[in-house]
Amino acid sequence: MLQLDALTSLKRTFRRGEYLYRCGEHFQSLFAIRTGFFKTQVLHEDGREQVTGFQMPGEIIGLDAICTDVHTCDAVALEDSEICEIPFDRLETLSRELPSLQRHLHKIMSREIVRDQGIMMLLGSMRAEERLAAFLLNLSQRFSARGYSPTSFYLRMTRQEIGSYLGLKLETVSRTFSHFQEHGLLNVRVREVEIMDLIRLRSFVSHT
Amino acid sequence: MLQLDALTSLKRTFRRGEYLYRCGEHFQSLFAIRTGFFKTQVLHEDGREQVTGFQMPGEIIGLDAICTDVHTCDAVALEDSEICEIPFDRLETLSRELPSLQRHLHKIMSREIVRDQGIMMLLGSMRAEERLAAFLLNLSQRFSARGYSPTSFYLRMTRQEIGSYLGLKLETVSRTFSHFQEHGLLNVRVREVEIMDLIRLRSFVSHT
DNA sequence: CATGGTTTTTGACCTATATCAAACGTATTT
DNA sequence: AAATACGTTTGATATAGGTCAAAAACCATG
Repeated sequence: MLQLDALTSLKRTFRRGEYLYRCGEHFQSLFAIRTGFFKTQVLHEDGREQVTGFQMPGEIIGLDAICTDVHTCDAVALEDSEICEIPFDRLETLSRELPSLQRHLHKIMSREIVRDQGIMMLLGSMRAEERLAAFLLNLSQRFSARGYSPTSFYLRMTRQEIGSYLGLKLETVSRTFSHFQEHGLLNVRVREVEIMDLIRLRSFVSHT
Repeated sequence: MLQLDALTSLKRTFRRGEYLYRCGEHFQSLFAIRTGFFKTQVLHEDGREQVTGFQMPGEIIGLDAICTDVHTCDAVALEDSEICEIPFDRLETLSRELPSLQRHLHKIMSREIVRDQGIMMLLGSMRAEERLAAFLLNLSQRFSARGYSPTSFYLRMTRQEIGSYLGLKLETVSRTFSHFQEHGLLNVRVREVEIMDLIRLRSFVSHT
């Protein structure tokens, strides 16, 4: 594990709005987020954007670029952030020597595939309220896993970015927040979210 | 590469409708499709299904299960098919000795992530006509890569399965096929598709 | 701390797709 | 070959979410 540390010794900081990488750039390294918050997005030629994910500390970014050695999306800092660069060829070399590292890498890639499946499910067969509930519960769970409150957090992204991620227009996102608030499920003050009724919010997404 | 052959020596056949694996089953092997056609799907507890992909010969299935050692979706044969089983722990062992195999595995996993990004884009920000056009062009490209006609092929899946994959109802899929036919873009006779105007179909999905 | 720009909320109205329903085709079984 | 089940097409109607617009809240900057 010392060797792994050596691998990830290159650190860099990004100001809010800065690009970690852009679609089309040559791929060399994965990036581990140490602090901060990122989004990844794909841009259509006609200007439409699709946010493909929001990443927080401990998560790995850039896996999509392995297959062609070219980044297939943009990664943008949503707040001032710090990342570790992981040169991919060195990671591959090292993982040939460390089976546990190899296994770990495979699990990370597989987890990304499972995450994407979840988003397909969300975009393909959920209604607006279910999508937003699923989104908030996912954030809640990830904040919680990092030692933060599962019920009270600050949204780093705009309504338009949430909408793009969820396949909804920003107005629909805003209205759905308002509905949830009216029904006592949560309190929202713009970017500040407090979940009042986790149970009921959960029943929204998987209404058995 | 001889060693790889030894790895994939376990072959099995499946009749149409049979399950290669089911959600929740223990994961041990990846599967390479030799002949035939599969779909993968996730089922909600409330009965809604989401088709997450259609797989054809040469493609690898089961990558989602690596992260938890449990399959997270069903894989169902859409026609009589033959697959190669690839025991995953042996694949990992072998890929530690063969850097080119290691690289190949990583590229395959990454390609799956990129594929999923494309579906997110499709589900999140395209209209019905664009979705179906993108779907048909994707099939066209994949048939073509396997030496079959890019313009004339047989659909192995039902309208309902296409709809589930594209986040549309089967009636919408059917109507959109009819529209395309009325506009001279293609001829459809139920499962038999003939693309008459590839160029115009392309301009549908990436209308610059 | 005033200013200009962005983001969010809310309302009124519209449209793409869903829903419901019926007829029709196509496969499978007997 | 008839019977039955399943998949597809098409029409009429409903609705969730999109669009357009304006006001309000927020926030960065000089």
